[in-house]
Amino acid sequence: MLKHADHPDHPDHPDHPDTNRPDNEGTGRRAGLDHADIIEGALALVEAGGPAALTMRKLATELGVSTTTIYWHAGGRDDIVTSVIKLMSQRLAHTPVDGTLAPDRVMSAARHVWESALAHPEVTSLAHQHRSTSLLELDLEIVLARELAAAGLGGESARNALRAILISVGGFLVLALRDESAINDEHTSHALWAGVDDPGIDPSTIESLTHPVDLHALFETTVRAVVDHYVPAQESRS
Amino acid sequence: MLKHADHPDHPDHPDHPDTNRPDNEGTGRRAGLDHADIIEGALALVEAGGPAALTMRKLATELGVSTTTIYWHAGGRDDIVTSVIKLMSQRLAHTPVDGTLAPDRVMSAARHVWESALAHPEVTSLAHQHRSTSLLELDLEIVLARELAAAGLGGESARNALRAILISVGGFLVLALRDESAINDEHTSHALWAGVDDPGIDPSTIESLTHPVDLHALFETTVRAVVDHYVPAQESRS
DNA sequence: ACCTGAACACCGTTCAAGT
DNA sequence: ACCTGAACACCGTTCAAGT
Repeated sequence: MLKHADHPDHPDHPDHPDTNRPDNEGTGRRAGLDHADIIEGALALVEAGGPAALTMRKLATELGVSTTTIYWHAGGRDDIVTSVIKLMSQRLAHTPVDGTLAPDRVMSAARHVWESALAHPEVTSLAHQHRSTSLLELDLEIVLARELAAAGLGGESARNALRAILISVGGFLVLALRDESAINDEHTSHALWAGVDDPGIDPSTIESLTHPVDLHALFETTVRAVVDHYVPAQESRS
Repeated sequence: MLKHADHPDHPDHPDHPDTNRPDNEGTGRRAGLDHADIIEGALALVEAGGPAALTMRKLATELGVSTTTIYWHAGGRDDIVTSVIKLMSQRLAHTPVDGTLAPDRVMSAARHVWESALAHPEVTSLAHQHRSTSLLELDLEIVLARELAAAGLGGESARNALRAILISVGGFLVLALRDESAINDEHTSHALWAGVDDPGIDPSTIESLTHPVDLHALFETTVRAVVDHYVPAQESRS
């Protein structure tokens, strides 16, 4: 599938992106383009204009290079997207978890996933479209798993707790990112409820549903409910 | 493929699609194409090949018509997508809610959202891409709201419960639909965990995380936890 | 080893023109 | 009122060819 021959470097995950530029004056190189440069440029495009702005041609002109050069260095759009996500993944700050009780610490880890995604909405959308959110979040997932382990969960019960929590966070992210790009949306849920008239629902409730929710507050109580359901309340080590 | 006729304007929202057929033999018409025919054809394309298969040109050749005819009758791709979602929305069966206790009935309504989405994964994906899931689900949302009202919730507390439940269901749907089209995905969460080695997590837990979850079982317990957190446990009126 | 231009097979959308 | 072909401005990707 990937057929840009034998390229010596071209690493799968650039562990620390090379920012130093080895000077290649006098060699056959013309543009002196690096894999890392391309991914950085791609990331810039995404952060500036969303996933749709990441175009082979835009990226090429941005870098002052022809489209096909991109293919040689970094593969097709799919490969580039994967690399962008990996790059962002390692840039996600590993803020330490806080709290002393196990559920507090697990909640804190879950909040890290939520907040780091909100800090980079465009890349998160890109990852979501590319079906590789967990590639973006893996390090945060590991932090969460550690807290679950410290809380005394293991094996299947740890797995179920982890997945349930991440799925809940994911649900909130979908909505948060949808509202982010809400210039056009006239069929959001609260907009649609404005046209509802149902005898089984009292008017004050319908009125309430007409307004958007405070997502952050709802996140706290809902994800907390999920955490409390899966994580026993005794104290945690560490 | 039914040939309908005389659709004077192309309405923005066909509230109930005209199925009656005024005959127009002898007019200048060639194809006798109807708005409803187009939307039906679009729906067929989506269900057969997913959201990406819904293409103006494919739809046109499918209907034996030129691309521009589609525009005349039904507008651009965006309008067609909206119409497809509205069509599917009214086709979603209103299975009656069961259970006698309030949380059971609310849970049953939530399950309807989940199951009717799973029954039409491609259209659900389309709605999700188009950021109009709630357009697809509105009737099911109303059913859920009725049960919350019957459970004694109103105003903001009803709204919070409704949103929290729908967000949780949405999180599960994202994952379920992602796994649906999992021919390529080598960076799903459980695939990525195969490469993790962390001293803070015991090996049996990591091993567990290597395998996919039983989403249906996890749905039941997790959404139930959310429902129980928001819905008081006293009995509900019918 | 690195980079290019041209070309292919697609998109959505518009518009002058036909009947 | 209805339908068409041609054209525009985009896509991702491939490939022979240059240095």
